[in-house]
Amino acid sequence: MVSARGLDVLRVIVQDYVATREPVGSKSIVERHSFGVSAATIRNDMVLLEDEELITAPHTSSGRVPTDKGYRMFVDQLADLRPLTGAQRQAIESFLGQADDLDDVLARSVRLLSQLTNSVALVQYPSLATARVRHVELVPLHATRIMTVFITDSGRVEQRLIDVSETVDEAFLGEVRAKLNSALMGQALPEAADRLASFADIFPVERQSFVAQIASSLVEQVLANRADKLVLAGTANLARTEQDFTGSIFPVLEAIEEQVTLLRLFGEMEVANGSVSTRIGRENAEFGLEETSVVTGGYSSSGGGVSRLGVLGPTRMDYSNNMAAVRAVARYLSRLLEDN
Amino acid sequence: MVSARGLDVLRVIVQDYVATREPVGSKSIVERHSFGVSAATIRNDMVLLEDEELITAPHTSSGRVPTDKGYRMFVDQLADLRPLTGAQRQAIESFLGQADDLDDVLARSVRLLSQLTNSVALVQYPSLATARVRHVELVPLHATRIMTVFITDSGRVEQRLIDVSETVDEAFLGEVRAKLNSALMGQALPEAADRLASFADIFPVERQSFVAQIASSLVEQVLANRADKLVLAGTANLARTEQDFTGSIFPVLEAIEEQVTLLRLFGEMEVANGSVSTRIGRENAEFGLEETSVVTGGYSSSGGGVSRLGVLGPTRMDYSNNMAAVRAVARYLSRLLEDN
DNA sequence: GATTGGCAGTCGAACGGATTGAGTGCCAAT
DNA sequence: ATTGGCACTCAATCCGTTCGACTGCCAATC
Repeated sequence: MVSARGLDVLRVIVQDYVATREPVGSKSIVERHSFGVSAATIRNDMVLLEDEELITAPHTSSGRVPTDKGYRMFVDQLADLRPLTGAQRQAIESFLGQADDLDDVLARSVRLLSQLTNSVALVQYPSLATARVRHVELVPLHATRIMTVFITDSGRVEQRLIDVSETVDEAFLGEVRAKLNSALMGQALPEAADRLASFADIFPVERQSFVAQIASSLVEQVLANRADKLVLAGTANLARTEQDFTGSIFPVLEAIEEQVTLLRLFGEMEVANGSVSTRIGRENAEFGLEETSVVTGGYSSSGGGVSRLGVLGPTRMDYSNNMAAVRAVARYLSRLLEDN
Repeated sequence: MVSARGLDVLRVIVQDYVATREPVGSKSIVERHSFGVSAATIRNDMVLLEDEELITAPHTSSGRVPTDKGYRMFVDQLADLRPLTGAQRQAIESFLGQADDLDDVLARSVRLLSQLTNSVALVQYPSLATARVRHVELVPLHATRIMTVFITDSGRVEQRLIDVSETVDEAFLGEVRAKLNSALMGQALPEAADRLASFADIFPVERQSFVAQIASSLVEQVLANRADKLVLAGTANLARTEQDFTGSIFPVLEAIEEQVTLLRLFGEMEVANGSVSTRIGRENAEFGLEETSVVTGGYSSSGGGVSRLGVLGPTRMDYSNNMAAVRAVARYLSRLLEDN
């Protein structure tokens, strides 16, 4: 149905509309691009594109605008993932290179990504699901209060407070610490939880209740922290593209604050390491984000798991640029975190 | 100049304008409130208020709107800090009560505060400036990589990676850990930094370079982390009050993302523990926030330092409610964190 | 001296009609 | 398949009118 030139027309409609935020008409197409045919011919092509529901006219006498389906076609077949400019690459290098710990790396990544894309950027913390236990630390704080610190090989550190029912014996706590570490070191988290369940058994009966309190709290900690954390940046960019949303940007901001929503969204997008995937407009309807698109990529960390990062913005976004930026940052991040 | 009734008029103008977002006229005042005088009399009072620049008329034939100065007067003299409702108190109790660690307490506080006020809420992490060292942990990760974990008595945990120039000897690392802890335990952070400067001296010469690497990294960590962290929530509420800003909310969102700005702003507001203070409209001009007001309160944590929390919203905000909410959450937070 | 009712004047908001212009759809010709 | 021409549609814009809320002022009154 739709000719090769028809697809070219779709491409420039997407590009021009993204650039100008204005419905694009047949005349402006022949002016701005050299198709070598007249406006009337373009119009004929546009009728076909409209039949396929790839573009639509906001009102009778107006230019065309891509539909969600049109964007989808553009992303799948027409977008050229233009490589980043040298300046951009250098920005990534120099900006991420200075980071010192995991928090810092992720904070810098997300800011960078939001700057490169003028959108809201999201970075998920390295997944704990496949992480392994590196170290467990028990720190006595008060007579009956202990802080447990939990370190994974993905570089993540989690702490928690426990109130125990009896006075802490520091020497004995040292023994528990040593045994905990030898039991858990190198275990994946689900296995670690298993081992913790029966951990108290190896201690003398009179100590078991004390140890069990520590162990059960650690189990909770291990399991609870599977819920992944998210950092975000560039929320202000939403306000700049406000006109792209029919109503207010309020529901969008709301959905963004609800990190659980975003994590579910991330979870539904499959991302081979190094590639990017995209969700467009109403494809996100279940999350209350029917007017936004999300570009997601995966990065891997030393734990071996793949976590996600991406950008979120109005459906009318610069997909080429954003996909390239997400891919570049994801790759750089993988390189940085796999070294650990 | 301005009579007692004049101040009452100012109060209802502030209240009605905050409630309706519409300039309030003399007639609607006599309708909605029982002043026992006619509209003409109110008009006379309003002329005086306008002479004092406490209110202003957006255009000739329209009701009056409070000026920044009017809000200031309202906050300083007219606002009644209505205590929270029972339901609200209970919400605080039950919502904050479930928290398990410091991160969680602060995350819950800030969400709660944003819900109570329908504004952007900010909570500063307990200040490290007056915190004391509770524990230092050294964790060997690879042959030449160590993770340092740094725990303060305010419940804060910071980690960092160090690459060292020689292979790590675990037994020796244990010795360093023990000596570090006995040297630093209970020290305030500046003193801890001092002690670290000469810490390597107590080791045999051939070990000193190794220990010095650890010590100097720890010093950096101690000093760098003085820069305080902020958590925030309720950004979406800004979008809801968009009409209160002359242009777009973009610059406001931008300023909010720039946490350094907010920390400076917090820093300039003095807050006795348990009281609240307010900055209104153009008083925040230096931060690019001339159309917003900030209500701040202080809370204290076991470290003994006072940190801040607060809400930020359009100048047209419900000061009575917001001040009460900030105070309530600050008090509750103090109670919760002083226990540790 | 404070308060009041009355009244003219002002100005934004809302409404309606006319005009403009970008863009389409269709058709007959190439 | 492509093109030029042409009638048609419809949002956006401008302009004039009306409507209504409110003020400011003044003379009368308590």
